[in-house]
Amino acid sequence: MITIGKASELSGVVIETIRYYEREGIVSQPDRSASGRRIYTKVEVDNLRFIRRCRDMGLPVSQAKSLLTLTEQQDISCKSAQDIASHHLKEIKSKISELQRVESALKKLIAQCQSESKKCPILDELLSD
Amino acid sequence: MITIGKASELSGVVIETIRYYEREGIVSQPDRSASGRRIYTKVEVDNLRFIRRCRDMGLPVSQAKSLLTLTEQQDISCKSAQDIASHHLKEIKSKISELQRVESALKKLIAQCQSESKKCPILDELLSD
DNA sequence: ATACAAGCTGTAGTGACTACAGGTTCAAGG
DNA sequence: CCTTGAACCTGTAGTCACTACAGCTTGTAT
Repeated sequence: MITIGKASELSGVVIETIRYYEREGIVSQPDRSASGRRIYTKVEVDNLRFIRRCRDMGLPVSQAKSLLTLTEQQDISCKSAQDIASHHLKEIKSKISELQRVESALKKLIAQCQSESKKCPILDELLSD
Repeated sequence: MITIGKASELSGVVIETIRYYEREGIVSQPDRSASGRRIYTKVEVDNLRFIRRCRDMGLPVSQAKSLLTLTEQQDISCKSAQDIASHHLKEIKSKISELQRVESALKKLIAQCQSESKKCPILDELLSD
């Protein structure tokens, strides 16, 4: 019998987050015991793990849900999943480039700042018109 | 006379965001005209630009504010600014590494997905135990 | 029986915005 | 002067993805 605590452990998703995902319809509601406790199936735990993996990769929850829906279709095509993954890969690459620009700018700023100067080049540059 | 719209234009910070920064105490409140409209000085516009630049670099608002406070000190030391910048540089580097890991994982997933297969390797891997 | 852990729902908060609603003031044009 | 539309105001609520209670019930171990 898989209670929510166990599902959390097995899937890696925080209990509160599991409830949130159910509330938002990201995953389906599990059956309940007579006392109202959630009882998860193995598939439901797998689904939670799926969402977590998508989130770990930086996919928005809405897209993670879309991908999960694809897994539930009998006659699934790889194409949709590939499209989503490829598009997201582009976004990751773009984000890496942006962060590399920030990295360069910070390195430059820090290099300018070599002494206990009264006039700080970092602050001056951020303030400049 | 610099109204909020002009301040927004000159600083690159959205009007609503300017109001938010003032509300949160990130920047000081400007003087007002007799009718209650905000009147910004050049320094106040510079400060807004400063915050925007920090935000663009990924610094949390609280840290941007700390840096701004440093600029307002008469006898400022470069050390604090350098500490903040160096620490943030580490975080940026860490974030880049993480994204590069995600990038590799996505590339691998996509490479597995080479046909209109009924069984999608991407989805399977995300679902695997 | 008792005590504590695990579970429940509902609500509110986080960080950094963002978007109204409903109102006032200003500036330009007729 | 009047009208109109833009710009401004405050207060509130919403976004995204959680996260943390409060106050209550149930289950388990001793």
